[in-house]
Amino acid sequence: MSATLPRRRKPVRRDEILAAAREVFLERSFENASVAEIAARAGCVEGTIYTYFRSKRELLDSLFVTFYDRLIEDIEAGFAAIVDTRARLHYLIARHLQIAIDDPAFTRLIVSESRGHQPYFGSQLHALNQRYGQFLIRTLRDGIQRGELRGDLEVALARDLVFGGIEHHVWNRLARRRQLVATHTATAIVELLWSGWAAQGADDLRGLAQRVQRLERRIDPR
Amino acid sequence: MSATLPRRRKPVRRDEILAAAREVFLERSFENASVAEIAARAGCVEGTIYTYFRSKRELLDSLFVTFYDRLIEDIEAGFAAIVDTRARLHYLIARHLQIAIDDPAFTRLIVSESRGHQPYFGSQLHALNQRYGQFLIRTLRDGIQRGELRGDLEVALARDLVFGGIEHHVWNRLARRRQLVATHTATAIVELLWSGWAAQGADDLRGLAQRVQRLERRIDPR
Amino acid sequence: MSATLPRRRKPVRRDEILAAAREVFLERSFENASVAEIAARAGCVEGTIYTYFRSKRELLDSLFVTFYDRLIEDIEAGFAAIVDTRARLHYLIARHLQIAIDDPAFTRLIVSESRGHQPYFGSQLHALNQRYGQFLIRTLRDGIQRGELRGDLEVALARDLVFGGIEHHVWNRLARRRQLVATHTATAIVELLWSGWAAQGADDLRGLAQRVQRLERRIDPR
Amino acid sequence: MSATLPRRRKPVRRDEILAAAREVFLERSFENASVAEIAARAGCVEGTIYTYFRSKRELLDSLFVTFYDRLIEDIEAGFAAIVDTRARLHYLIARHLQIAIDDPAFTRLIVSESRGHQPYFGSQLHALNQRYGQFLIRTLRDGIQRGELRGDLEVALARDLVFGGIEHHVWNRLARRRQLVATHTATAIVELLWSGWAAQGADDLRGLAQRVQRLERRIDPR
DNA sequence: CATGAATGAGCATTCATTCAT
DNA sequence: GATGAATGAATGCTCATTCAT
Repeated sequence: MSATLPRRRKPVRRDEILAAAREVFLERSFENASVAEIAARAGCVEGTIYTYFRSKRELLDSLFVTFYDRLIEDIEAGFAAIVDTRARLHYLIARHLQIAIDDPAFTRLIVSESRGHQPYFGSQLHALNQRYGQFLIRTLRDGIQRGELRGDLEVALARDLVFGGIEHHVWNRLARRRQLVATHTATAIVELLWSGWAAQGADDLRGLAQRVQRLERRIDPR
Repeated sequence: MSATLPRRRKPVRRDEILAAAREVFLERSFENASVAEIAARAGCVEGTIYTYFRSKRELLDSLFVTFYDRLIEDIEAGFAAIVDTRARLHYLIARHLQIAIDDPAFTRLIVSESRGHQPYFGSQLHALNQRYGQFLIRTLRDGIQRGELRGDLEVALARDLVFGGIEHHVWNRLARRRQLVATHTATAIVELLWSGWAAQGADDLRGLAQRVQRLERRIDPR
Repeated sequence: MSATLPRRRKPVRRDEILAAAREVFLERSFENASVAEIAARAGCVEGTIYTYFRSKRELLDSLFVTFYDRLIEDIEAGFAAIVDTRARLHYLIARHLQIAIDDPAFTRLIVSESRGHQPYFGSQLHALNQRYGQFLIRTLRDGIQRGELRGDLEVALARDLVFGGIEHHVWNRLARRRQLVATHTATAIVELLWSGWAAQGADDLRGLAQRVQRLERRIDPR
Repeated sequence: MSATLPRRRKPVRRDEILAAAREVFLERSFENASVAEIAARAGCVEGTIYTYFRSKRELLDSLFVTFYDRLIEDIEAGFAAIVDTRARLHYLIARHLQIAIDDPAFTRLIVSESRGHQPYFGSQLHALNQRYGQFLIRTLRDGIQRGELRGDLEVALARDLVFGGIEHHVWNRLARRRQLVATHTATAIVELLWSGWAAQGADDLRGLAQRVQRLERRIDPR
């Protein structure tokens, strides 16, 4: 009735299927992707996919895990070597930009799956996002503790400005086919944010100017 | 067999269908919404929907148009009365937050449909988003021209930081069922961004010294 | 893309689908029946079936309802006219045999769905079976009250003996392609059961013999 | 890559597989059981099962054979020691009830597979059922020959009343989670059937009068 | 002898859209 | 203008069985 063809290559097949799934999910979004198309591109039959993954969803989650595992490992290395808060910020922003630039479709997939209609909190993806977000959170908390950042900085708000802003910006630029260099943009973003975030040391001229401004506003709020 | 129901005038029917579609799209997302359910809630039959709208997609687009038309009209009024750049920023940010707070599902729908896999650029939704974004763009350009904002401020980047940041933040807060007050959050965001964006006339040491003197006199006029 | 063929005949279509479903369920059992085959025999497409019935299961339940409704209505007429307990028993047994003879496959379907792995209690089928069983239950209870049946007759056990016995017997006979006449068999069954069930009037010789036997057993249980 | 597991001797493996199959068939029914699950519980791989059994169906048949072989052997022992027809009936009925009480799921499996849609007559299961049924048939035939049972007793009908009735009753009681004691119920069933089945030598008025006299003397030997 | 990867037909169900009435 | 029955392809997923290793 049939001729079971190749044989014996579990890990290879698995990777072929993951690669095919990645392609299809990115092209069509998770909802619109069909297992049939994934199978076709992986060069196997639908049933085969289900011997490697329990469901279409698990296929997606495996993709996320692989992606974040690699990413987090990579960042950990670079991050450990940097101490200065501004430098850390620049590094994390540039790194995040780089991801979004290198693989914008994947970034879009992450966003749309987070915002999706399945419960996000408690999901695999949520856990991974959390872990990844810790780099920035830690940077901000450390910065506050060391006195490099304002004591009243709202860490969660700052984080959202960074991640949300980057996502929005990269998407806008790429959709318009404008060029985007991660390090340059990172520099611009840090520039745009830093003075609002930094603590106002007496020696810091810009900080001083801000303090004056704030006093003026309080006294004479025209 | 049954007497035809009292004929409704076209525009009423149309609005009923739109209202039903809005409900269903928000509850289920565009993909997961079914025309059958929309018809059921609109109190008509599937075929009827197709006499008013060419497709399910057109239904969605009509929703967007209505939403943005109302929104833009509303903002225009408030915006016209404000001149100061910082105040304008605060107003636009608070307004944008308010939308996201009032109707988070609709916001999510907009985001997921923009980032979706149908071509966005050139779409109805894109055009509407553009028009809406002009308020902020104009504010920033005016601010630069008037010398209130740094001459080298990258307007597009600044805009993306604001819109992306807000979207990300509101989603995060609401998903965790945290309270969110538009005006407070707007103040916090402006605070976080302003000093990095403002023109640095303020940096001038001599001017600063004078302003400090003035303040000292006011507070402690010995 | 298509040519929607006939038109406007809801009740006809419904009956066609039910008839086809009946055929297929009887031939293959519920589990093994496929909606595709039902559609094919009904001369429509799978989707059409779902505009008339919410699920394959609902199709089955509709069949049961129609069957029992007709049956109960029919029995009610005949039953009301009979008063004597023995005659009632004979009537109900003959009627039940007739069903099993006329439509053995349907009877088998009922049995296998009752004993099936879906929860039976609380199901549509259970309710229908209950209603139907009440004729026999009532007959037995009335018989006891009137003194025609032993006061200690276990009604539920007696009912199970009748229904279970008939089901088993008909199935056995038909499977061996033996002829089966409902009224004859009913007479034989009543004969086989009656003396064990009837009350022992003093004038009833057989009853007397039984009482003696019971006493003998009690006194000298060799 | 991995050392082959310690090879088990054929019969052990076979029994492990059968035990696993029994579990799964009872939990899920034959149709709904999957070979994969049987393999998992047997601690082997799907392919292995097919080296011991030609198909899923053969697995089921093997189960039946084992079950009936043991059962028939067991009954033969007890049955041989009983001569009295009423006592034999009681024994066989109680034994049958005990099976249904001890292992209702297995009984249900037998019933649903007999009534199933594969041809039953000529099947393995049919042959086993026949052999098992012979105990009752023999009891009835012997009873008639010895004059303990009516000469016109329809043996096949009587057998069906017993087996069908028991099956129906046990299922009803267990499904309602009512308690059921095999010997008590057996007594009740024999009571319900016996007088209709017994020979009517007892009807003879003269003999009856004598027996009554004898009883009277015993009870009240004035 | 045992493995386990691969098969591929099969499943119930959904749904945007059409079009004769 | 409105209807609503019909479509039919598509969906994710299951599973008994095979056979190269």
